[in-house]
Amino acid sequence: MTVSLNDIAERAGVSVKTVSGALHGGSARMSEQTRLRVKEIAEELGYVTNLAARSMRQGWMPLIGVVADELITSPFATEIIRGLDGAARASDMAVFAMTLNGSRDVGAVIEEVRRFRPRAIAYAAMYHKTVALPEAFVETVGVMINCREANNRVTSLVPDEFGAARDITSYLVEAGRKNIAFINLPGLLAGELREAGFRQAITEAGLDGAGTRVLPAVRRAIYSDRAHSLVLSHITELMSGPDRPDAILCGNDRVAMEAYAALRRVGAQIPDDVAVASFDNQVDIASRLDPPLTTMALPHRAMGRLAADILLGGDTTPGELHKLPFQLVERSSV
Amino acid sequence: MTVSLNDIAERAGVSVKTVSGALHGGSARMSEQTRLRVKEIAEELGYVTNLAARSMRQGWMPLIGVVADELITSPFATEIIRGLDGAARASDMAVFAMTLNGSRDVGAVIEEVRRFRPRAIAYAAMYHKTVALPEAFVETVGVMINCREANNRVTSLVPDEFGAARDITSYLVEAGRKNIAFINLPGLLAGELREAGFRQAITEAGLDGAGTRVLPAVRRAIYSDRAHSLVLSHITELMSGPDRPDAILCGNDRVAMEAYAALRRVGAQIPDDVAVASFDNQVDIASRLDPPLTTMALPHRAMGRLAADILLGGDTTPGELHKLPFQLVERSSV
DNA sequence: TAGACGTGGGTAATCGATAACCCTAGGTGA
DNA sequence: TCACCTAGGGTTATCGATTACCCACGTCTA
Repeated sequence: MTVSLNDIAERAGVSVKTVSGALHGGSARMSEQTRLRVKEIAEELGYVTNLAARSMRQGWMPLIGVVADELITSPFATEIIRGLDGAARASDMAVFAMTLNGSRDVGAVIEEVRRFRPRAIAYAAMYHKTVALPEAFVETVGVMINCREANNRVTSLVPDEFGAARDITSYLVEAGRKNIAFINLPGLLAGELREAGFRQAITEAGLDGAGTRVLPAVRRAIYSDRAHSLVLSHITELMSGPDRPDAILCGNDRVAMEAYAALRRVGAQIPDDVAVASFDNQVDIASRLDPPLTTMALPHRAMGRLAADILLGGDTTPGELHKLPFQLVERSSV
Repeated sequence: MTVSLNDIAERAGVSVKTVSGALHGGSARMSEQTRLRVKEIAEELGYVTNLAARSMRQGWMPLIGVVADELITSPFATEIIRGLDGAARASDMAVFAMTLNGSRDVGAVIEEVRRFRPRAIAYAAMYHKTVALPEAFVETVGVMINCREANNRVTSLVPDEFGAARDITSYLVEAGRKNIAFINLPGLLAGELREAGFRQAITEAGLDGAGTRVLPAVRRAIYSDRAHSLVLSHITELMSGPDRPDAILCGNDRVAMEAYAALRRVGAQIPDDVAVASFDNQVDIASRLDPPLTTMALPHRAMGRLAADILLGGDTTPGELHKLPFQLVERSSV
């Protein structure tokens, strides 16, 4: 069987309380000699703390539970976990993620996580969206990551889509571009907010008349690998029309990848004829496109880190909405 | 505080044992009436099983621990978790992953996981490799995923690199290609095995003399985003040399992405002038390249699933090496 | 009609770590 | 010399779920 404090106590000829103090309680009163002997024996016997037992007294396990939309799939989403994990480790906590793959019953999954008695629970979404958490769980979930709770009852961390779109657009303008087309992701909250930021930057630059356009990237509402892409046809049309854009802002790096292919077909040079910029910074893709893609990096890691801080520090007023800034990654497509 | 069986028992006017039986023990002897009443009260009070408490008697938590090389980063690696998770859920188990991000001390991380008393532990690697597990842990780790234990003491699940390379090469040959260059990943076990498979297929096809070449994709041993790529220079050279290949097999989809860019620069058409194929099936990339990339899909999900089956079923002789087949995903680059 | 058996349910020990509380011996100040 | 302090450590209740064991009926069977 597994080694318990009792076994160590017996072997060392002291009581369990002494063993417990020697191994875990840093401040327990005892001679350095005893402490060392106990530690040695523990090592020798291969003792491993039983967190389940400890949690019985403590009331919770050293876990941060994460209920994920459908998380683990995307390369960025994993960044959220990394951010959480890093911050959690500093408090000797582990991150325990559970995905509701298709399961429509959020409550059931939250309960599944609660069975493990985590110290705190976060809800994380794959795409930036609004989530209507069932009433019974607004108390249970401490932080919403990459999504906001419908009624602003839960502290929420989201990317600053508006600001990012405004900034990248201004960046294009500063690079001398005057006719910018935005191939946006339709049907997504992120898309709506970005469109607003885009339009504001355009207005601020006094470029309203200059043929600015916002077009959808796909036909189906949610952007997925199976949605039929409109990128090729849009770009073909844009580039053969009377009002050719000199910059294309894409909804994400995958859309940009398709845009590159489309621009190549119509013989346009990047960035000489047309600058391309986008959102995400999916490094695999962005750094390997030719030319490498300038893109706004999503603050996933930062959201994860902040989430852990809030959950463990716990000194925020519930309901706050934190908008985290994107980061411009300049490559050579602008 | 949280609701316990005791609270329910009190409210229902029965003993804890009855409550326990009603909620969990399917076969416990008791009237259907009592069972229903107890369930109702449990629901009403919002009871959530305390797995830590249960685990004290059971001896383990319903968890499969996964110690990951540096896993969570890659899009395929997450497939391993998904495979594990799916199979684990069927047994009402959860997957608990812990990454050794840079921490060189595998043992320490394994112990961290052991503190949670998982039912079984798997070790998963990001790249197919050989791992020398410290002696003390060969008993602890039940399955190695995407890697093999150095001394064959632990059951290991790995992709059949040799077979995959042989098959995709034969596929190229069958498509009429006679002069195939392989831009391989240097310094990796997968690369070595694939090279052997590649050579065997070439020999079998009687194409030994035909200018077959194996070239490294990068200068540094381990392929990462910072390693300096040799793909462009290789392809430029190959295509301008006297013995132009009519097919290029790439080490992975990211290499293929660079190969596409390089071929474009030298004006070669895919697949008319040169066919391109690779390994991984990183859908994001493979399906969006122009033309879409034909590639051998890694069996990550299958490895995860099999791992869970082995860990929970437990009827394999330790030390077995399972080689799982890749799956050919035909698109239009060949 | 006594013993056997089945049904519905109670009692209490148990798992491992923790912590509130208690004990002892030696030392100290008044 | 005595009440008191302190270092060092022991005892035991506790957390919540499970389970071995026991009890009180009612029903059958020999």
